[in-house]
Amino acid sequence: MEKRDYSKIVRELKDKGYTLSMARIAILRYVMKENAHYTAEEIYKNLKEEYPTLSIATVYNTLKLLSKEGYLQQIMIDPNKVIYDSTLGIHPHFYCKVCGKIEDINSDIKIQLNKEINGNRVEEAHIYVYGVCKDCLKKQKSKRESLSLN
Amino acid sequence: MEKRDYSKIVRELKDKGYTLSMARIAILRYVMKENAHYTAEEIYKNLKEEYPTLSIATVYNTLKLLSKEGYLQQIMIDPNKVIYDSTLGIHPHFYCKVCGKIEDINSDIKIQLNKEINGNRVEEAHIYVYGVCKDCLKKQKSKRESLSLN
DNA sequence: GTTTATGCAAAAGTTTTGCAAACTA
DNA sequence: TAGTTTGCAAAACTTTTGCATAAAC
Repeated sequence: MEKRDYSKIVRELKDKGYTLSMARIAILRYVMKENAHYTAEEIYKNLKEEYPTLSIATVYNTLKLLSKEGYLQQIMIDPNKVIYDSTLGIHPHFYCKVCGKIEDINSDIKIQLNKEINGNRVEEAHIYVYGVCKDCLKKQKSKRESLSLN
Repeated sequence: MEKRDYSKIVRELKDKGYTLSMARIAILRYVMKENAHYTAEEIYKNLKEEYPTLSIATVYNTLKLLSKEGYLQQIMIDPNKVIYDSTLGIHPHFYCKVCGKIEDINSDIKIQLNKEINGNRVEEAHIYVYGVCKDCLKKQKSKRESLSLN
């Protein structure tokens, strides 16, 4: 699991004319971790410990900026909550209905995406797969077994 | 464009022990139209005219019930808004970034869905395609043309 | 020194909840 | 009549906004 090169992103954002404030860099570093899937609230809570002056508005502003500039994708797998993912490109996401965990999927689902569908111009696509994750299946199984023993 | 057979659903819900109230039937009828993609708010506003005593809480309760029982699917293509779709089965949805319109897609995207991915049990999947719809493309085109004439 | 971003607090918007009253079977 | 569901109003949550202050370049 390699570390993401956010210094390149910092350079690019600078070139685009953005001010690289403390808050933005902190959020960028936090969010660029491999396989990270965070809500704005999670990012805020975690960074608030280290940067007590941080405000939730800044978190939302920065996440919007990073999404707009193509460094994050917004995952709308969970109603009423946007989750941010720094792994780019069309890749399916798995959502556990039991524990809410999100996982990137890299295989088994193949998608052919045309630039045009029914006369509409296609720009991006998201695939969301719902079910029960490995860990929750294990828990359910051991629960069933202990019940059948009694 | 055929009309949906909601009387069958009414029968099934009765068999499952649900009370078939006026409100539930009205919402069911409203939502079962072909190619309908409604938010709770839209359903509420439209039915409120005919049934002034209807409350938004009942709309949410009923939509949740119908989703749980498998008669509706929740489309989370738009952040902060759940859209309900009575067309079942895995079918991709197209979302126009310009006008917000949602369209069912029945072709061009093929999906192979396994019952198991990375050890996780798969139960359902959603495919969301984002872009600019036919109508908005047309508007943009005519706008560009009229500008280049001046 | 000028411009841009931040933080705060309030607002906006969607969805949920608790409970008495109304309705369904 | 017993058991559910409804409607209301308030609460809970997420996200956005406006504006004075602070930070970045």
